[in-house]
Amino acid sequence: MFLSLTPPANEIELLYRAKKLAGLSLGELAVHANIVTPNNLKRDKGWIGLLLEKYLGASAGNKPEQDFATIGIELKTIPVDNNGRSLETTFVCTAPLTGKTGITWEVSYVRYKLARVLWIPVEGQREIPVAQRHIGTPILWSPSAQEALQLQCDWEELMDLIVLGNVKHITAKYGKVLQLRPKAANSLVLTTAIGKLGEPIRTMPLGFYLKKNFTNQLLARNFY
DNA sequence: TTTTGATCATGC
DNA sequence: GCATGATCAAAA
Repeated sequence: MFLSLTPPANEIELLYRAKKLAGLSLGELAVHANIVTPNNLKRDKGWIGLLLEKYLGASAGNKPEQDFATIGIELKTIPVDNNGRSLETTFVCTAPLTGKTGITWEVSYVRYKLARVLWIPVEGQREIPVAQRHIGTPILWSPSAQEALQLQCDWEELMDLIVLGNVKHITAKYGKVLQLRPKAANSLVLTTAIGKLGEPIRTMPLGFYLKKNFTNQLLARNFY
């Protein structure tokens, strides 16, 4: 039932597949895909994303590419409340902490990932059992001129911190719509970054996340 | 209640 | 270790 084993040929087909899933519950999808629905997402944080990938025919895997690379589209599921507002920030990609002196927004991975995104809202309130959470109407989105400018502005500020050796001072408070936060198995994980004197240092891996005010805007803008 | 920092699973 | 998929939960 609606399972797609091959990648969509174009974005029309992808959107068509996604629209067919709107209104269905995660439990129904899991049953038909022969997958067990977890009681909560504590130990299955990416479960919804992987389930939807399976239904839409994503290229899948852990390759550093868009989910639908051939048609240039990234898939993002986003947990929302009953007013359609996002409950969580959205992970974009890990942040490069070395070797990026001189990199520009135009060729950045954040821009590439967010160039075209299929957003699929899913009920995310913890009071609702995972199996009973419903899938919402998909939104095929590209940043507006204003959104692109907001992203670029934050990205440049954050990359400056990294490139100029201030990675140790980074907190989630930097950035208006984009932020840097830890992205690792736990707080003991270390990776290499650039120190104040340009020397290699060990620090926590970071990822770029879209703040809720940003995703809320795009969800609201496309609600009608 | 909201935000920031921490964490979980999986594949190679 | 780093990429994929994110949400949890302590702190503010």
